[in-house]
This record gives sequence, structure tokens and C-alpha cells, in this order.
Amino acid sequence: MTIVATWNVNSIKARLPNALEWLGAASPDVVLLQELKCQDDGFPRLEIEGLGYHAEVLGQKSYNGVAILSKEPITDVLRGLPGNPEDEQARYIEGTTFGLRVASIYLPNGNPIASEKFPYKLAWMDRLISHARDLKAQEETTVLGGDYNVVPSDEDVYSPEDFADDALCQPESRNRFRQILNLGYTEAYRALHHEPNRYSFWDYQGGAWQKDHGVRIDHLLLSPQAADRLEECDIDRKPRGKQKASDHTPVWCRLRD
DNA sequence: ATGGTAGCCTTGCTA
Repeated sequence: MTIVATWNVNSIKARLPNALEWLGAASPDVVLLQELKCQDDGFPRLEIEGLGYHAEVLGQKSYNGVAILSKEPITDVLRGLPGNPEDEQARYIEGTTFGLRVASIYLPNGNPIASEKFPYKLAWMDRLISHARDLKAQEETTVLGGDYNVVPSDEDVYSPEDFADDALCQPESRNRFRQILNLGYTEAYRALHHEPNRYSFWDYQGGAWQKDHGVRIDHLLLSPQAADRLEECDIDRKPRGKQKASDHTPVWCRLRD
């Protein structure tokens, strides 16, 4: 079996003690990281390799940054989402490991919706749809994981009213997310769990964690070949309760052999 | 009441 996890760490340097603790305890085979907030040469490679992980990184100063960690070598790495050579934001990395094609995705937030950030998000999602279509045609065992910055339905947010004008809940965002699913991808958590109000992100502000005021925006999307092997999927809330926590917590799935 | 927190570096911007 293979465990694949996704985690927006909100700075890998600030999160290093927490990240090392969680990697050591949960011991996932493959980890998709987002919001590294560092350049390639600032990535704490030695510490992470010390836990037995290979690492492929697409860094960026201050913002964004994504990586794939794996206990096996990672080959055929693709850095950057195809479709716009002028887009320099480090939000996508893809590679092959454990016989899986995996991607770490940090989808643009898109707020505020009246700004240029929202059309950038939608255009980025259109590129992701197109690339996900190409990947689907490869008929590989594929896991597209990451911070999608999309709340799939009103059951995935503590207060739909408060998020009515938020880019994470806009019909245009949700529609594009569904377009990926409609290509034939399975959202792993929702395939196995049907309770509403299970979250992967809680804002730092206003005591959101203590009040369980969260949103579910971190997702693992599985190609049919991967979905056929889906055995378990869950949200690991423990890291969010630690000191110096990321505002996101890991989501993982287990694929049978 | 437009606050509150966290992380980075641009002591404002992003989330």
C-alpha cells in the first residue's frame, strides 16, 4: 500500500520542527507540500532527507512554492503548470514515484473577487483542467493533490453566508473544480466520508481553530486507476493543534497494492 | 467597529 498526503505548510522554514515531527510520526510514503515560501536553495533538504525522503522542489521567494517528498526516487519531474510560459508563480510540480504520477498543486486564492486575482485564478484553473485532461488520457495511476483554494460545496464551510463573496466559494471556482471531477477524477475524502463540516484549514484570526470555523480546501483527486485502489482517506487534525501550527492540516489517502 | 494573526521582506502584501 502507498500513503499519499498533501499539506500546505505556510512556510517550510517556520514549520520545520512541526513538519519533521509529523513526517516522522505519520510516515507517509509521498507528501505534496505547498506554500514553502522559500527559494530552492533555502529548502531544508538535509533535514528532510535525514528522515529518508527524496525531495523535488519548485521554490519562490516569499510566496508560493511547492514540493514533492517521497521515500522512493522521483522521476520525470515537471515544474510549472503548462499553458502559460509567462506565469512565474511557483504553484505546480509533478513527478513519478511509487508507480504513481503525482502533482503538488497550490491553486491561486483569488481574493478579492473584484481584483485581477480572481480572473487569474479562473484562468489558472482552466489550464489545470486542460492538463488534467491530458494526464487522464495517459491512463496512469495519478494523484492530483494540494491546496485547491476551492470549497466544493456549502457543506465544506462553517458559514456559507460569510463566504458568499469569497473566491473560494464562487460558482465559477466550484464549476471549474467540478469540471476536473467530470473528467473522471475522484475526490478521495468525499468518496469515503459524507459528514458535513470537516475542514482542512482554519484561519489564524479570531480563534477560528478553537471555534472550528474552517473550510475544506485541501483535496486529493484520483484518476480512475488510483480511485480503484482507494482504501482510506482522512484529515489529520493533530498538526493544526500544535504550537507554531500551519493554518492548514494534512490530508492523506491510502492506496492498496 | 473594516479590527483580528502569521510569515515573508516589499515594514506592505498575501493569505
